[in-house]
Amino acid sequence: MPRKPNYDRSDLIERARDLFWRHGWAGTSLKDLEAALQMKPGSFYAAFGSKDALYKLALERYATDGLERLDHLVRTLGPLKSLQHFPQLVIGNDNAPAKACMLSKTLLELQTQKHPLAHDANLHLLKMERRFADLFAQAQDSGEIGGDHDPAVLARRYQSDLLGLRVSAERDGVDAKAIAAEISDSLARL
Amino acid sequence: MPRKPNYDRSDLIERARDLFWRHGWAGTSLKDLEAALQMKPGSFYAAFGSKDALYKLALERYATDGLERLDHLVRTLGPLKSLQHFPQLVIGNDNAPAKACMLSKTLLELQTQKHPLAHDANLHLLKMERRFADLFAQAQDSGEIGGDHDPAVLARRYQSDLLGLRVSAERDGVDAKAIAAEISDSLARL
DNA sequence: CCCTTTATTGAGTGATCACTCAAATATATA
DNA sequence: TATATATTTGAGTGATCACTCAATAAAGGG
Repeated sequence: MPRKPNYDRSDLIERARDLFWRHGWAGTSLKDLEAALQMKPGSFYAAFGSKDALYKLALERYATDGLERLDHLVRTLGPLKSLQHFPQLVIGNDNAPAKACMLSKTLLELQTQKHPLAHDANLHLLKMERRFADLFAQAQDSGEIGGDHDPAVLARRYQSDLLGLRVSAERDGVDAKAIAAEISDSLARL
Repeated sequence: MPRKPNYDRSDLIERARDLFWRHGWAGTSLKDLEAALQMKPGSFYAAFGSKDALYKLALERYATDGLERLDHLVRTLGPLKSLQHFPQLVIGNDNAPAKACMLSKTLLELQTQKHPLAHDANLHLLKMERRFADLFAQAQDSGEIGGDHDPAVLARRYQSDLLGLRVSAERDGVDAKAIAAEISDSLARL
């Protein structure tokens, strides 16, 4: 009986993610979203409920994609080489809406006002950090790196380095690839 | 003949800096500024011209203060020890409006829309990086660190690490002091 | 075909945005 | 004290904000 929506929900979330990623939460207006998603206000609110609800979906999509890209790397390169190559990967995509991490952009924009979306960003960052820790632990088990480091400590520092790299990659005139190479090198010395 | 303003301009810029630093460019409204500066719209625009113009002044104040805090450190600790202690210093101030760097917050919020204020933030970051490079060069001259590194490369990486540290310091449940200590330690190994 | 159910439309909501300006007020000099 | 010059006031500007809702359109089951 019912009528089907004439859009691909997953595709809409992806387009919304790119808008939010690029322009931020406050910097993306409903008008911007309506234009990018080709939806009138009524359809938009029927489909997603609110701007915040869509942002939350966009964040989840962003985080899931990031984890998947890392996992894909691991399947072909193994744990240590993946961690070494990941920095180049995240700043290398010239088609991405921004060099900086969407989770960190969300955090910096909304954490000081205790916005629920900042909490979501925190959780996604933590999940990513735990995945890094897993990979460091695997690299230790296989003897690729020394066993005298706490994987959680390595992951926390690696995550911090990645966030710094991606902020640096937004700067004018900074050779982010060189920084990525340095991060990669420091892992080889473990 | 003329009437004098009944406010301290420098104090107003400082209060505006704290608001902008904490809530960002889009997150700070004229109403917020009017409340914090105790100014009616007319006085505000007579004094500063526009929200953007005041933000620019706030950025300059932020950058100048950062350089001065570093210089003060150098006068008492010398170049290397200052670079080692600076990370702890920047995340240690619990009274600050935010842990993250205002320049990086500005960059992430406004760089993608090529806003002039993002360009200002870029310049301030570059000035800071050059100061770091000077200090690394001084540390080399005095033999505190080995001479086989390019000071500019060290400074670029150090700046990136600092930015990552300060994003990490905004996160929930992350021991930023530990990351700062690791950054400090890595300088000792040069 | 009809009917039920859902999706789409788009004008319109009150609130807030950055900002303006004419009038009132205060100050220092003549 | 009178006057020139500046500051302060605060109601008001049009634009845009996120969002609503009654009307219309479309799709599947009978």
